[in-house]
Amino acid sequence: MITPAEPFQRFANRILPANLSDTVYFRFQALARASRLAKAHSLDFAGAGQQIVFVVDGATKLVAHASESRDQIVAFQFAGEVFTVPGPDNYSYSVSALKDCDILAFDSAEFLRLASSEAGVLHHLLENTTLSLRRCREKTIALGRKTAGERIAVFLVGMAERIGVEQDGRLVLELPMSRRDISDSLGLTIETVSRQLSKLRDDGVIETVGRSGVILNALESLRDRAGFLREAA
Amino acid sequence: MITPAEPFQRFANRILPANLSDTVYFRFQALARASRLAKAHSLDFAGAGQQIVFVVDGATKLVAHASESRDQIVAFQFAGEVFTVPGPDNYSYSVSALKDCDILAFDSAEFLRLASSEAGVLHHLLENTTLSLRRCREKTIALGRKTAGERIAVFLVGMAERIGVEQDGRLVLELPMSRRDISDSLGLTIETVSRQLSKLRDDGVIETVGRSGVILNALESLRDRAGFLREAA
DNA sequence: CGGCCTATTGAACGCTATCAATTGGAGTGG
DNA sequence: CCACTCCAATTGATAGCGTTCAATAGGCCG
Repeated sequence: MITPAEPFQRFANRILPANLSDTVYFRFQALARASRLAKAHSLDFAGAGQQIVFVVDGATKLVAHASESRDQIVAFQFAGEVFTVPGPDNYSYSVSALKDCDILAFDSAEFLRLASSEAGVLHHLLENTTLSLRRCREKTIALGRKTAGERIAVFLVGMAERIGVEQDGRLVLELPMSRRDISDSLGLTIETVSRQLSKLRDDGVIETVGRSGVILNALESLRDRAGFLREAA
Repeated sequence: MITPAEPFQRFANRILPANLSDTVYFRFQALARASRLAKAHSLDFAGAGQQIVFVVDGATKLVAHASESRDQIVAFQFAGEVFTVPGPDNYSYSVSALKDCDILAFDSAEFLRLASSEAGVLHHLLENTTLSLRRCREKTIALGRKTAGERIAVFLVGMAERIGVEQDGRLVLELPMSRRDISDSLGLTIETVSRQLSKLRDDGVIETVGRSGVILNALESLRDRAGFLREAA
């Protein structure tokens, strides 16, 4: 495996403190395992323990395999994000590319051993983990207490915040994931996802462009449909 | 508010490194807000930001309020556990006592400012947060891809690991939460929870003792019913 | 023992899954 | 550039699981 210099630099810029000594910097680099992951290909850490993964470029999904043909997408990740892949427990986890990706993976135990005296690194990691936890909890709420229509609205609003592009005053999404991915993320079937999107289109809330393009005409209406807590007072 | 000396000591034993200087120790103590929380009472952090909470004694639930009468329990906590309460976002969160509790709460921002150069503290916190994340992801899988029967089995197995007591070779649970709590945690209704428990009782997998006692006669059978990934070679 | 509230049990409805057929987008080769 | 192919996505019809509504039973506390 090649020494991943440039990808690692990107990782270091985001996660490692600027004042880190060269020695420690290179130790972290020595732990990094870089991979180029083509669209639809996946990284399987079965056998290995918990991993820390950095998405240098592209977009990924973290998939939990509950049983044959019953997958749950735990989270999506986009370029520049760091996340933790659990070691196998009651389920097995894998990371798949939604489009061609550059990935940096670290064995979590090794990484933490090296970082154990680097408060700056730990602090960044903690913030990232807390953000993941917050997102996971919001997903829990959606899966536990929301209808299909609400879940789709939540999904679109969330994607708008993360990868939405403003164009002519409207918010445009270029979704890297398929309908199957969306359904596996929201605990629904592709058919239900499709039906709900059609409904939103019929209601004029969104427009669809090809398979992956979505234009949000009425973000406020989407928020209303998401079943979020009303901002009282 | 009284200075919480003894509860804080318990927190320190678990989270703060042993070699912490007295100065820093007392600074952390100054941040701690202790409360005695009677059963069914709740701590509301509305207005405040993210919190870090330590359960000195008792058991709690972290509840997200999606809308009126639509609550989702995000996680249960037992004595000795630390967890993060999100600041309000799309939902509002509160912590409720399942039984009489002693609680220690910290404002997360203040806590992290103080801990930012204490690698040992950050490391503990990171490990706790990662564990919470793992549990939350497992819950996501359950809510997204499992039937009512499977969710109940997952719940019982999980509780067995956390608060199960071996007695005469059988695992005995004394559940501190009501059926409503269980249903709010699993994204079901109390009726469905009740029906599934009755089914397990009819099948001889569990026995119930009063409202809160559950005896697990066949943990293996429960595991099978939980829909976990088969340990394939 | 009596009252209250939680839990259980039953019947009917509704949302989403499932099964099945059709449409259409994107890539390929002529 | 267009026709062809393949597979994702859409749309329709039906079935099933869990919810909802309603009534009864039972644990727990005074």
